[in-house]
Amino acid sequence: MKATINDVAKQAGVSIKTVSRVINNEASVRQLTREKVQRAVDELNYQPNLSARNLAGAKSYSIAYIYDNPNAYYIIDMQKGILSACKQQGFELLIHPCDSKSQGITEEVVNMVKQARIAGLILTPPLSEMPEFVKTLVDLDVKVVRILSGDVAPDDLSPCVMVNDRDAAQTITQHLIDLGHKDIGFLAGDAVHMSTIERYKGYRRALKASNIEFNKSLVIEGSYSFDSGVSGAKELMSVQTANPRPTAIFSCNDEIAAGALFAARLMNISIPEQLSIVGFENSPFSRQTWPKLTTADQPNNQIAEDAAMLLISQIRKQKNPITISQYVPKLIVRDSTAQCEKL
Amino acid sequence: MKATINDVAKQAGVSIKTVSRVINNEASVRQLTREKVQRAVDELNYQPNLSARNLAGAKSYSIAYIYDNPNAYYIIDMQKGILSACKQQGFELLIHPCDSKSQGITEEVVNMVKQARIAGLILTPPLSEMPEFVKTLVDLDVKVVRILSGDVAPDDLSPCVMVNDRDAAQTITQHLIDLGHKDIGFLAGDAVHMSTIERYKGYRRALKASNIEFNKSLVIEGSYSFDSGVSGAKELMSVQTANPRPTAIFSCNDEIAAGALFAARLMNISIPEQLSIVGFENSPFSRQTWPKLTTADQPNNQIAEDAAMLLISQIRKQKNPITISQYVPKLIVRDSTAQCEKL
DNA sequence: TAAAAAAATGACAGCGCTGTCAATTACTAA
DNA sequence: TTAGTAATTGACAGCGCTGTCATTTTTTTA
Repeated sequence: MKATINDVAKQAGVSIKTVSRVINNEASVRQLTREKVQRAVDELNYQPNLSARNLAGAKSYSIAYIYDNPNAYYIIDMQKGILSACKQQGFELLIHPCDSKSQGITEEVVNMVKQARIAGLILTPPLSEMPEFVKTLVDLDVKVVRILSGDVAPDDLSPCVMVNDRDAAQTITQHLIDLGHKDIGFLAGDAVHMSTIERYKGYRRALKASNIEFNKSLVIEGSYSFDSGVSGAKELMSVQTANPRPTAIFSCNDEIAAGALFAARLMNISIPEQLSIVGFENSPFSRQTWPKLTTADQPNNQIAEDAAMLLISQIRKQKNPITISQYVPKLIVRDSTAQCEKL
Repeated sequence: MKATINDVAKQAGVSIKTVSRVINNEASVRQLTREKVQRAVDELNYQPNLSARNLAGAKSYSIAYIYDNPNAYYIIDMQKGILSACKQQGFELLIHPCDSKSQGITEEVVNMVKQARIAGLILTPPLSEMPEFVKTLVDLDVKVVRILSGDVAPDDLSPCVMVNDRDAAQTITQHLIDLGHKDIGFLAGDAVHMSTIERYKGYRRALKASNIEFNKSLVIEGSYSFDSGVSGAKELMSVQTANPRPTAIFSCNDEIAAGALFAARLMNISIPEQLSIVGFENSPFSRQTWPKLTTADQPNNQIAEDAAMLLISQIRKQKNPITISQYVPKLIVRDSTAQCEKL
């Protein structure tokens, strides 16, 4: 049978309240007592019952990960990272896929939070980029941690984990420039996404840093999809529209890049000889294209764990330190980029 | 504030026990009383507190999805389906990624089940294909539902949802045969996976049904990976080894097929003109290859929901009906297959 | 119509924990 | 040493629900 707090108390020769104090790391317990209890906890392999805790206390030990993102790899990575923080900290994770564009999304989440007595939420784009949604939640006294694209938090509503897409995009673009490319196309993701904006800024900054004149006709609006990559690349590579014809393409994610690869294939353009293409994300299928994609990798697992830890520590202490944590995706060079052959 | 069972009882003018009976759908409540209570429940938008239920009752309202599968798309789909059943039935879902090959996996899961008072588990391959693991769990009186490849359950340990890969593989192979292919290579997944075995059987059956002689040199052992697809296809297409050189390749999943595509590209074999390739799974990237893959699609969402419902109904009644549910993946024809050009 | 049986309902304890507040102990200063 | 203060510790109620068992109401039977 599973050990309860009573068993531990008996074994340690103290009251259950003292055990409770020890396992919750409260002050006002003598070192000696603490050790005694800790020993009993270890011997009995005691783990507090989450249901009882949730029921008895004002506190909650559940956090939720709310997401709306078509990228399964990303979600799975996030989940794993969050889970690992939860396990360490004795929290429980609820997952909640949803549709960020639906009318009742705020209400849906608010309901869920009340329903399940959720202490905090982890939000990833696009949900983390919806200020009013976040504000409603924060006003309700739900702790929130957002994962966002950028280098500084947009507000002080919640702690954030920032992913510096801008610097990463600059690095990738620089990689292209180092290879001798000057006419670099840009295939944008959804314009409303911060990540698109940030990656665009990085691209511009790299051009500027190398004194390459920016050419607006090389920037194609689109969305984070394969099809968008196909049509965008077609537009970029057809002689009549873009001028000059780019020798390299920066795609806002791997999916777009895969689409660009597809288009190149259609148009009989060989990669990377006639055209270099880079992606962004390092999703598994960036290794399964022909040729394999040069891309930027971000440590999603770690980002997620970091976010969860931030959330839990925020839940623990009442105060609300607007902590920020920053990551910069790293360039991974594979086979879709090569020296520019144009003179 | 959230309504509790007390509020409902007061509103309906009955005792809390009667409310409890109604929400648990127990017998021995008069129709009239039941309606009265139901009305109060609706008016107050009452939802029972899971923590309290878990704490008070012998029953548990948590199920867990344990998985070890590199395929993120699959996992996400499963989660979504299970979640939808849980929501309907007032259950809670815990997710638990794990490593099926680790020594302590059984103990880890047993621990978790006891820890979190989990009523039931949903298992997908490869975990669902580990008989001893499943047996240990079932002996512990944990309800289990397995999702398996095949048409009949291998034993009566638990209800199963069967995915008939064999019939699907036969259909796909038949598609190739209908296109005039006779020399059809087979790129296997991990030999220990039931799905590989079943797909292989379907392949053989289709050949037999069309009186095409089976040629062992066209079957390449491998694993469910891109690299395995690359090397397998190379072996199949290099003149010296395989004889005759196949005009079509059946890949055990999309990832292998993507690898085969990659190899074809390396060897300057054009798809589908010189070689038809089919995948299996209909994972999103089967739409992002060049050319897009002909494959088999399975309704994972529905399979998962079905499995969760099966599990929950099993938890509800004490008896253990070894129900079986069957699905057959459907052929999706895209651009990687074409008429055989060889005379 | 009354007694017996069956069905419906309720009172109350208790699941394992935390919060409150009172009691005890250790420590300080005079 | 001794009151006075601070640091520890414990007793106990109660979170929202279910299980047990007693009580009340309804139905059946003689």
